[in-house]
Amino acid sequence: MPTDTIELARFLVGKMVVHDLRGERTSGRIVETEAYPVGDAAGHAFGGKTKRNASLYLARGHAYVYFIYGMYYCLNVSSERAGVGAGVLIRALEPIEGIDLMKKRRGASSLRDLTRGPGRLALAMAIDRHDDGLDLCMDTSLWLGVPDAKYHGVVAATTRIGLSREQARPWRFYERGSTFVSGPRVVTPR
DNA sequence: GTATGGATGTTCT
DNA sequence: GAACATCCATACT
Repeated sequence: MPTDTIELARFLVGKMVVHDLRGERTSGRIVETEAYPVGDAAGHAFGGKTKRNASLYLARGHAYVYFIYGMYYCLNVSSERAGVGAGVLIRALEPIEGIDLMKKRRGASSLRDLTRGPGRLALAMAIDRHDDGLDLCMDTSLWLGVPDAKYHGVVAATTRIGLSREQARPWRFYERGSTFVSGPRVVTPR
C-alpha cells in the first residue's frame, strides 16, 4: 500500500469509484489523478485547516468534496494520517456502471466526455457536498474498489492542470493510452 | 484542431 | 474586489 500522497495518487489510477445513491448506481475506473501533498502551495490545506477543507485532515481514504467556480464539485481522497492535510484529486474516470444515468445527469454527451474532467465526473456520479467527509473504505453509498478484471494499465506522470502556482513537478498521474484522460498526455522526465 | 470569454457561488484579502 | 484544483459555447485557423 502507498505510504504518502504522491504514491497514493499513482496507486489510485486503475481503481474503481462506486456511488450508490438510493439504488441508483454509477461507477467508473480512475484514469487520472493529481497529488496535493503536505507543504504544496497549490493545495487547499496549505493555509491551514478551515471549515471548507476539514475533510483533507481526516485519515487516509476519506472523501473531500469541494465546490468550485460557482458550479462544479470536485472529488478528492484524503491521503495522510488524521490531523495532516493533504489529498488526491480524482480528475477523470472511464465510465463502467450506470452510463445511461450519467448521460441523463450530464445532459446529452458522448461517452468519452461523460467523466473526462473533475467537474464532469462529479456531476455524472451525483457527487456533491453530501459526500464530503465520507469514509471511502467503509461507507455504503460512496466507496473505492478494485476492478473485476486484472488491471494492465501503464501509469504515466506529468505536471498538474489549471494551477497558477504549479511548480512543474510530475504530480499528475494518468493511464497511458486511455481516451478518457482529460488533458495533455505527455510524460515529463523526472 | 486551438483560443477566448462568460457563467456561477464561496472564500479570502 | 479578486481568485478559484472548471466547463461550455462560440469564433477562428
